Amino acid sequence: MKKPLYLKLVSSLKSHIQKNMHKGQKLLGEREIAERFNVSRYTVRQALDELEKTGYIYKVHGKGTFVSEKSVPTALNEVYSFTEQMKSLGKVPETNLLEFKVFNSDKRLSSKLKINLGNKVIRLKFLRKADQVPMMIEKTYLPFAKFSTLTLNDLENNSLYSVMSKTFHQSIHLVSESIRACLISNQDADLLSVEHHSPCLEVNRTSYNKLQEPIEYTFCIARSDQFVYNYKYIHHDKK
Amino acid sequence: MKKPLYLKLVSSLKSHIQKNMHKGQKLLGEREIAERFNVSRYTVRQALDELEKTGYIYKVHGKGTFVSEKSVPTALNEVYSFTEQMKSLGKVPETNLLEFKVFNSDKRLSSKLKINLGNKVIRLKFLRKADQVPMMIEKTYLPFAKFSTLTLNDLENNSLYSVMSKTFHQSIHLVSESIRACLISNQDADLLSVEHHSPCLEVNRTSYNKLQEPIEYTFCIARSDQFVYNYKYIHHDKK
DNA sequence: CAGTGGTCTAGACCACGTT
DNA sequence: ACGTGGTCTAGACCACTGT
Repeated sequence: MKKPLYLKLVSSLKSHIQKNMHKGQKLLGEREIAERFNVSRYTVRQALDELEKTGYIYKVHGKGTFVSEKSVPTALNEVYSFTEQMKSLGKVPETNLLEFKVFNSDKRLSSKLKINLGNKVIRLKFLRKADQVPMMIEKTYLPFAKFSTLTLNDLENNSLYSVMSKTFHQSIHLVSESIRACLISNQDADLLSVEHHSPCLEVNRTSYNKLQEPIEYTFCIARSDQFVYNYKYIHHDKK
Repeated sequence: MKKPLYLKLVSSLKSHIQKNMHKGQKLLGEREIAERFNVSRYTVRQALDELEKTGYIYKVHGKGTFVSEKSVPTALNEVYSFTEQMKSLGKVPETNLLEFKVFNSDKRLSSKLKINLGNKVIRLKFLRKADQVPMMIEKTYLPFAKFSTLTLNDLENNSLYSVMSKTFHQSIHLVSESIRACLISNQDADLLSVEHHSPCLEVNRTSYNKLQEPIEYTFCIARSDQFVYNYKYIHHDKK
């Protein structure tokens, strides 16, 4: 266990809050928590900051620290996960890998992934379903140089993001997305079992690691009658 | 000047980076910055954390602190602002207030704003244009209790969010959005000058203050041929 | 006024990456 | 071995909220 002290505090506090406290209830003061756990106030503040960032608590200057609404902690500033979203909506998610191939990047992909034109990329195509209803088609492009040893087997029981971070040590730090509405192509309409010329949601996502290198470019088409894109984030005030 | 020390450091460093440094370049170490500015290392870390959160720099354990891509700093974990987005795309934004009225909440609104059924709400309707092309219709609902003295005049020269935060001390802390694609209604199509039955983007946003109280509910309809919803955020790792 | 979170200091040691 | 950022201590004072 190389876990820092404050993260242990985070775990302790989190489980204590979930078990014994309700929304709006006031926590002990920072000084008192520090004394109880026999750590410095700085460490307590780090733990509370972490809990605030993940949406479990909020602090008010001069008043104290309080438990958040229970609804808040889910998927806060997280990369969108179809699987997690569907689970939270009480649906059973399912993902089929339709394609796994390596090819040379064209102009568009090389600029998205900031690699040289012609450098190899891995292309993954997923069909995602919820309660057996097809919901979205996802095409993901990875720079081959960073994921050259990726195999089908890696993706068998793990999400792409966990493989990227655990096996290849490429964690997502920054995400840039753009979303638009358009009419679905006939081919995609057939895959998603919707009528031709239906409206659909188109999501473009580029993810960067901490060194600001693109590690993923994803293009999604989602059927509009079933699928809603949800997310939450903590607004970062400019001071 | 009640600005804390570390925020002054943020300003100094930010302007220094923008003037004299380029992406990927390494900054001085934390200890050296502390010495130069004659502050403690803790204060330097606070300033650097702030700059990392807003996307100007990134830190790597054992290596140092580096300047980010120039493209990154815009609109990071910020509430979506039509005006800012259009400006950054080189377009001239324009906002027309079409409606300003107070009425009693129905079931849907009272649940969205967590107020009692029948409590008063303010309804604002905006038409937003870019380069004189109508782009989206925005209907915003505010709980009357928190903004009872809001006047048309307040909105004349200021954005709604700045009025909410500066005049009414209601700053946005948490945002929850959902996005879907659908077909536009005939009425909205006429307002946006698009053909009937065009696809459109529908955005629902509820914003909360630090006390987790809803302070705004907004419903947007955007034309799909012109409008793309862009945003960026720092991914918050679960540890 | 007391109590809270927010800022700040001056130290210390640890974990990571490079030389 | 050295320099980096990450964690941590034990204090201090400030700013805000309530009584």
